Amino acid sequence: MKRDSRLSSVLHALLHMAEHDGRMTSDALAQCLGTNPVVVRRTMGLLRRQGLVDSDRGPSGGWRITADLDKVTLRQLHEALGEPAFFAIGHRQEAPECLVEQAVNAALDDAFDEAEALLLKRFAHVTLADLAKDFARRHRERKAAKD
Amino acid sequence: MKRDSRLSSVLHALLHMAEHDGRMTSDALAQCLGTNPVVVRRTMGLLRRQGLVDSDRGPSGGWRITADLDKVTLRQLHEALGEPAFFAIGHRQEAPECLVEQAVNAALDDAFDEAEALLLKRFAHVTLADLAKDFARRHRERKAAKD
DNA sequence: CGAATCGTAACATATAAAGTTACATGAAGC
DNA sequence: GCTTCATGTAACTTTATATGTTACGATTCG
Repeated sequence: MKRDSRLSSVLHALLHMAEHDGRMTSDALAQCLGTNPVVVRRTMGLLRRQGLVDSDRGPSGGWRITADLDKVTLRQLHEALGEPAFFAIGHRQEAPECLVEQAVNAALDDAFDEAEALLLKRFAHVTLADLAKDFARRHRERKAAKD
Repeated sequence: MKRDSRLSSVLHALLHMAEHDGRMTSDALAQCLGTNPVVVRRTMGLLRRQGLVDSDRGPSGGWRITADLDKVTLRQLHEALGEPAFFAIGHRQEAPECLVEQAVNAALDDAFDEAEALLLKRFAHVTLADLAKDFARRHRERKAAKD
């Protein structure tokens, strides 16, 4: 299965926007991400629906973060993207008649539900500001290594 | 991404084999799973390499569990299948130059690595015998409900 | 008005899981 | 030995889904 990298993408985009004064165009973001401006608009559009960013058209248009970096969590972004499935491993059949398969599903669900709960909990505690801070630290370190 | 359901499949197949005296053919297993005998052979072949099952050709041939149900864990089966990726969510780029993307990857890896460790730990504690027991319980309950 | 920019539908491509076909190989029984 | 039943496996097809691309309309700025 091809993995969904939209969460990674929007984080990347949002951090670039946070480091950047004024609006950034879909084209500029697409270059940062190594992708296509239409893909950027499509994905950022989902964040706009949640009021996390806004966009303007025309010259001097583009995208801007409207939410507080301290308030936006990975979990919110995951939700904004429509809560895509975390797991690449699943059942053969969702609601099987066969008792054997029911037992199998129950065992796998136990494990995956617990892992999902852990992920959601962690996601709820990581903010964009945390990532921005980590980026700044990496930036200082790279600069120090050069000197 | 289409989800990998082979773990679910082999569990289903192994439990049916455990409930069944003698060997089961790929055809019979394929019917239990609602799939194709070639798919069964392909997947069971991976378990054979780990010595969990064996197969015989010819009339009276088929598949048989050789391992102790108490000893075989979900983790072993996951390994036998080649340790397919657990997660349907991933990075855009594996080893990015961009510090922003590095910060993003680090944050996501933290969360996903922890979730993966949890899953592996749980998988190591669940045996085929546990699932067989759960199946037997469901079987009793369904019977009781009928009376 | 013209250029820049987003919005979005429609279509194309890429990747991976699962299914299918075909045929070779080996074992059992007559 | 011949036939039948079974696995072993390569090659191909189908399906699902994420991502990329093209095209064009709508909006805004100067």
